Amino acid sequence: MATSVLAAKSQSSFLTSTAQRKVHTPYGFPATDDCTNCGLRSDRFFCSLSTRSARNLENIRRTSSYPSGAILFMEGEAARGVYIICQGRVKLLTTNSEGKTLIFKIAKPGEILGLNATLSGTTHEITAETLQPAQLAYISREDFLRFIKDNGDACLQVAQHLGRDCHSAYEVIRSIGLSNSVEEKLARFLVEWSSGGQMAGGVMRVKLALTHEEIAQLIGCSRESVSRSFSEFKRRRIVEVNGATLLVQDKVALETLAMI
Amino acid sequence: MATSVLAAKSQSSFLTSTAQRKVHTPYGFPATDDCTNCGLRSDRFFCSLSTRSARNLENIRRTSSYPSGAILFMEGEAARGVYIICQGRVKLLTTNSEGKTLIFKIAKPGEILGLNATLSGTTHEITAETLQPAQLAYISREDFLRFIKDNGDACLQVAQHLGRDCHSAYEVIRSIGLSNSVEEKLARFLVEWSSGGQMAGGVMRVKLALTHEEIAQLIGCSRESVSRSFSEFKRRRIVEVNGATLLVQDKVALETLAMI
DNA sequence: GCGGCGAAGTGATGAAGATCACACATATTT
DNA sequence: AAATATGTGTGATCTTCATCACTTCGCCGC
Repeated sequence: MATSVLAAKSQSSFLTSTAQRKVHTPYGFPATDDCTNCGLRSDRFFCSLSTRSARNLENIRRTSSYPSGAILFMEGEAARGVYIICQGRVKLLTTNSEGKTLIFKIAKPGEILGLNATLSGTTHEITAETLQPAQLAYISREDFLRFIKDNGDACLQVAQHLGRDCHSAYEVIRSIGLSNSVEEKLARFLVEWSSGGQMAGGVMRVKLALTHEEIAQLIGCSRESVSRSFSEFKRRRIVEVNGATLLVQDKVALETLAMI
Repeated sequence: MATSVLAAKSQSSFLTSTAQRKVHTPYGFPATDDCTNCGLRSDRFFCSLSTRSARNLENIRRTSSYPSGAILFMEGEAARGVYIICQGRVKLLTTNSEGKTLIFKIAKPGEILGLNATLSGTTHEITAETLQPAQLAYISREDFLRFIKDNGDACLQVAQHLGRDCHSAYEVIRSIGLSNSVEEKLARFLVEWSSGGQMAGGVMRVKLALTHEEIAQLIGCSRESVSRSFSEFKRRRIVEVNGATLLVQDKVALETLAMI
């Protein structure tokens, strides 16, 4: 089985710091950051499974490490299996014939990738590329299909997961289809991204760790427009950016801009 | 159980003609048009079920008729259950605070509506409104959840269906997020819409039955832009419109415009 | 046949944002 | 430290569309 690991791009430097302690690793699944209560983090596929299903899954998964910028699968490729993110973030994107790309979402630990195509036996409709050095559990299509047929609760979890994928796709559509300006889209993105960040002294602090180019591809505009909108936000003391850290100084103003 | 039937708008006149013969109605599910081979029409939920599951589903569904323009459920409402389309078309849409609306898709017979919210127990993320007089089977959330727990094959069908929903959402994102012009989006829409139409004498003929306003909401532009692009296409002898009928005269040119 | 109404066509105008073209600023490599 | 990428900030244009403001069309009821 050849897992394509291509184009190891320049390494990012933010895979360290606080969120690194291992919290919950049943049956060898490595997991980082705040999975202190898996019952609440329903987007973590593995943690929502019954003990029996989890053990069965453990037997068919194979974990490997990937460098930053590795392509897990590409749009148009036949689905060989699914990937569960243990560590790191993965961007899910699509590209048109002119090379313009659009990022659907940044997938986080606990999420399954390639579920849809694997389930339906079609080609991947999206491309998955690691944003950071990542650790992923791979399960072949054959094994995975047998697994969900034999484990009723897993099938339901799969359905739930697909539902969430759907939901996030609808959010993207709303964002790029119904907003009136780049500032609105950027504000919306920042509100969404900073939800769950650290609040300190009236200022929200959160890791951004995305280039303007990537943000542009997430909200559907040009790189320059992101730069300009950021400049405007900074000028109006709504946000501040220090390296990979975003500081939301005026959450209310940001939400107003986002029309929330 | 109160099923909200609101705003019966002006009746459309195209629920007649050829596609009306009943072809395949197991256990009382009415179905129209070309469901001659349900094994191939995998988007028809009911037809893909096992005999046992189908019979069980039959016991919990309740079929009713709706006028054109009826709202089945609205964005933000708690999900009470799912609807399976037996006859007619239903538009799935979302609206922003200024009243600008965007149509995700036009659902056809065989599709399930409200699946995601019903499954996850959340509020509906979209609004469903009949485009024509329609016949729908309703299944309460309680019954539906019990049904898919007890019928393993149904659960898998549900997952498949959600996968298709996801897929179509991704298509919308690609269309409105990656295209460069209104003409491209309209061309793409027309190519998609006319796939499966009747070919006769080098000309594709298909029912359009949508206003320019609705098309605008489907491809994310203004009503006037749709009119203008249509005018341009007609001028260049690429398409022709006679009432609710679309004639694609130059499929190749249309596909070129659509960048396919 | 006439009035009314929703839908469709079309011109004029303005604004938003893409694109191009750089300068500058940080990283990374050697 | 020099060299080379890679990312960011900003001005100047240029296009595309949205928007406004009509007219015209087609259909339905009376």
